[in-house]
Amino acid sequence: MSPTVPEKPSLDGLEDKWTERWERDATYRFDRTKSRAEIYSIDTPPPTVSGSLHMGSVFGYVQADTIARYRRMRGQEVFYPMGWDDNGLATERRVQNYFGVRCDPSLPYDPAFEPPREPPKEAIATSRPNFVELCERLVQEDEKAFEQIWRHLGLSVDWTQHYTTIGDHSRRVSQRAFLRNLARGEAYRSEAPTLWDVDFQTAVAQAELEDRELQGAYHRVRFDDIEIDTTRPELIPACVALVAHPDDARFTSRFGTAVRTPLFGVEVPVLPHQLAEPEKGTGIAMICTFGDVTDVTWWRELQLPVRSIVGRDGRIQPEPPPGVPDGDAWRALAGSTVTKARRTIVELLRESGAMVGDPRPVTHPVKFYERGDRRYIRNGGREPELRERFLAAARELRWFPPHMVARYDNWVQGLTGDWLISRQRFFGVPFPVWYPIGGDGEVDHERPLLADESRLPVDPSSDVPDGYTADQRDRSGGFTADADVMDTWATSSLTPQIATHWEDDPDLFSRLFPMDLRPQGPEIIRTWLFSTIVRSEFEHGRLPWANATICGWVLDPDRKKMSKSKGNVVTPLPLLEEYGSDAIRYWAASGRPGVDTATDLGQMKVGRRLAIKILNASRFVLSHVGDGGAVTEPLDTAMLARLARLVEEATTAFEGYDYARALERAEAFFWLFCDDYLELVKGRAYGSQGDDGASSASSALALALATLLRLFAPILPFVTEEVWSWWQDGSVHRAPWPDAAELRVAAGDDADGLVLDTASDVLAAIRREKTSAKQSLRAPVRMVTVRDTADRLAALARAAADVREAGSVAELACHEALEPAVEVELATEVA
RNA sequence: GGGCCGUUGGCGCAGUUGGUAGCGCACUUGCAUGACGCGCAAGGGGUCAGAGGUUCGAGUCCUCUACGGCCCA
Repeated sequence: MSPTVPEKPSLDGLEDKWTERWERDATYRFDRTKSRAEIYSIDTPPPTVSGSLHMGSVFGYVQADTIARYRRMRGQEVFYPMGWDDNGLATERRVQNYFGVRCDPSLPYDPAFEPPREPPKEAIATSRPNFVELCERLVQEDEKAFEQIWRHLGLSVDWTQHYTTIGDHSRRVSQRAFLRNLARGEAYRSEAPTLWDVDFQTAVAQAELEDRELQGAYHRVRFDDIEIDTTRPELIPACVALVAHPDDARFTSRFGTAVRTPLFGVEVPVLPHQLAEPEKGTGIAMICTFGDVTDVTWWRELQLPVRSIVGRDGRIQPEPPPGVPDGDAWRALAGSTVTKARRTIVELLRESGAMVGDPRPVTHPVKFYERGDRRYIRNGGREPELRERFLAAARELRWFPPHMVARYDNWVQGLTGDWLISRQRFFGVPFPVWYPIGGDGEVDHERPLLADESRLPVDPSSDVPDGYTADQRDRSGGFTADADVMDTWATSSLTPQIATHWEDDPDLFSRLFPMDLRPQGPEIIRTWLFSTIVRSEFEHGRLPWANATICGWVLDPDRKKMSKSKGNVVTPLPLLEEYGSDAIRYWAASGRPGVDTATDLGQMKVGRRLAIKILNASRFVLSHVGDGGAVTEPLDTAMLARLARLVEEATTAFEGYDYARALERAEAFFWLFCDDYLELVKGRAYGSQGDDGASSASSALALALATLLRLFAPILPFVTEEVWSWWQDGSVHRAPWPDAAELRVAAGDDADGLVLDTASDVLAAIRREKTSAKQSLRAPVRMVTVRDTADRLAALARAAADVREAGSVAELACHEALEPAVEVELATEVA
């Protein structure tokens, strides 16, 4: 077909034009009739839709998209769904702030409830069903906005395959997988100290912990004659022992004796344990139930009593724990927040003389523990054999880059307990479980009533267990619902099963699972990647995917980690507006796999420039489309030989998930192609050397452009599609990936890349001379004398006419020599 | 304290089996050429974090140290 090239090509508007067109043509639609061998399936991270996108998301998703696009061009049928992770705490937090409400589960459902237009100062209490409705409403708005951005970015997702982690389908998969874990003994109930989030009133898992360094202070406090340093003096009434290292000579004589706590006078033993750090503080620490993870270890291993003082609301309980007198000191603390209690107790300690000196500031991690009846999924944290199985599984996975497996190993080896999946929250997947209530009104937790798989998903707070009626809820002889919901990861860990419609569509599942690729960020190796392997190993006895790519962090322009508290978060929308999607993608794809990358506006500018250059170079090439004759001129075949090598390099790079190398190589070639080859061939393409020369040039140019556009297509989908549409049918994104062998055939057997290299070298020398003489590049040259080896001179001779024309050279003389040199004599003397 | 990664011109980065240091941005100086001034050409600028080792030869391999990042304790 004859090309239709715009007079003044532009990047503006390409995003809207092509996203609309791709949607209309179903360019990225997955064809489920293909066989497993023909399919490439991707388990994309479902982004958390609470809040706004940041550059980190753009970065990782673009990198994964380049792989999807490459695979599609290789002829594979790409399954590339998108999910939204709307389930969980993040959404609740956002709903509370956005609407100004808080959930009170004791309230009845109000069908007419509407939140005020402006969030009020004092949060409005709403029933759980109302609260969940607000969550769903907000999440739907967020998801629409997110999808718009992803489309604008050019992610080649099949949007008909999208899912949400709170939707019916995900809830069914999640509840079914849980029931199977339960049946096989992989999930269980247990009562033990758990991490507790005071702000959100829920238990949390080890994987959710962040060691956020908080400002605190060491307070030196006297227990009889022993001084200890503590950052949490308010926990003194919760103290159950003092502990020092067994080898610490300062305290060996005190082991087995007892001291009394200040203010409360409770007798506590002095005990040895190897986890006590002699260098920390005074070398001897107080053990409280529970201040941190070490307290839990000490409490368990030294078999200490529980003396907890902080309630689930984060306040000191009204009544003192066993063994602590209900005296003035206690009454001064009871009911106050932990922070206020700390101030109070410091005052009291000062008055009593038990406080030594002033508090010394220190930063330290803060955690809080609570005791409760919870559900767990085994993860190897307590069973060495199971742990070994999960470690071995990860070794079977192909990691890109490979060293990322170390982060997984570190985490799994450091697990201290099983995975806690109970959450005392509202917007989540409920456990499909009820408990019978005996005639005595006691709930029987030992004989849970489980939902049948055929009924899933169920909500035990409104659905009724088999064999019961609704009016038996919460009655003697009746039943009661399990009030907890699952950890959001308990559902997110099943994205391979959710996306591939495990059990709901066995035919589809068999074509997609195990999946080919899991692309994700490094920060969720311990949560998402690990828990997904756990669930898949339990359910299917195999890995959920064959490959995992881990992208790097995005840093701010000063190479600092972006965080909301620092206020240095860069949002993508203004950048997408300013530079265009291809430019942003270029930046993301220049970040090498797994390498942390700065938000570099310069790199985006470069990307935009590359896209513009593609438009303009294409315009030139397409103005010379000829009769499709054979490529015969040595310069043209040389270029095609070099191009064939480029295709091989780019293909090898993409096969190894190295989109960045593929881009770098294609880009380097492209600039050479524009600066040297296009200049060398220009005159001949215009017909200066006759029809045959022009025909060879136009065929080579067309072949090169068709190849280069396809090499750039995975990275720069918009500009390549635009140019493709000027002269080709169909989408470049469904075009076959370039074939090096075909290019070699077109180049012919005697193609010699050296012809292009030597011609470029001489042209560069000519340009250098003209520039240093401050003359136009068009200035005529009287004579160029080239000294070089015989084979290089022979190569140059084959492109002599092109070199002379490109450099406006009257005479080109060649002499064999050991020392290569190029002498340029301008026609006009230097002024 | 442990693990992983990084340290190459002012800035951002390449450098695949060891063989005379590259790219882009920025900077300087030029250039209206029939794809492109959102362009083109050229130029200056680095003892490759430091020390030691292996080697004919190390940015590249080994050891240690320093600094930075991430994760864990």
